[in-house]
Amino acid sequence: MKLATFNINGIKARGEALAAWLAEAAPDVVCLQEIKSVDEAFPREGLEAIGYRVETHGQKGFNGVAILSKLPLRDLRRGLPGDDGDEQARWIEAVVEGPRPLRICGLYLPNGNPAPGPKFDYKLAWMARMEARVRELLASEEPFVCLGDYNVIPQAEDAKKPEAWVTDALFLPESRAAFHRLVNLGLTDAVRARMPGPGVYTFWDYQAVAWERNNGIRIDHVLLSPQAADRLQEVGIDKAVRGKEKPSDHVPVWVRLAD
DNA sequence: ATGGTAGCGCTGCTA
Repeated sequence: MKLATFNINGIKARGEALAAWLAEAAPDVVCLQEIKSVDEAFPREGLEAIGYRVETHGQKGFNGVAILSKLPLRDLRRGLPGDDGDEQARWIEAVVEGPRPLRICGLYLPNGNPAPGPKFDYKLAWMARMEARVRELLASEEPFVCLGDYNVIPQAEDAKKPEAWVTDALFLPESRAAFHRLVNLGLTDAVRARMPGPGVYTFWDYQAVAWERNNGIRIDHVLLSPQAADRLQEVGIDKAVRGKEKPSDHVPVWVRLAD
């Protein structure tokens, strides 16, 4: 089973780029972030026509996540538990009904800038809530995968210019510590495990010719539960997508697990 | 130190 995460930065602006990548990569399950659309406006028909079930958790203008799946889904959940007052659409979860069931968590972790400030506080609180959800899932001993835009640069080698990020919420010690706490619960960073850095990136800013200079960062991650890690076969980053027409500033990251 | 780009949606916010 091939699972991918792709921050598409606006589903309405990315229809062609998404369709072209799906045709080439043929993932079974895709977690999308930053759909920037309400559920009713999500262009689902074209995706359904090529065999994907579409589940969205959107909001107006910003954020928004979705799951595309060629396989049936059950136990669909929208929103990260732990704060009933949180209106931001950043978490979607479901169990994929393959030969062996697999739980998928698609996430768009808060950016957190500027730091310090309320947005950074929200990021850290959100990460604490995610840790609580991951602890629950680990206790259940079911296989699961958390895919998405984590907005965290885990280590200096995950940035072309780490010195440019030292005061940024993506690289501040508190953000990195929270990410490492999550991983150290017993998850496997699939890209780190199979594609050791430096020089492995998933995001290049639109500004300052970052792509042309390969001034990237690694912030899109796939974390595997122990039972899912046992099934890991292959990992990839579809970097070429960033060089095509009207690209997202992120590229797809994928894993292949034994069925 | 500044400003550089893109998406959404219509003004400025978010990243």
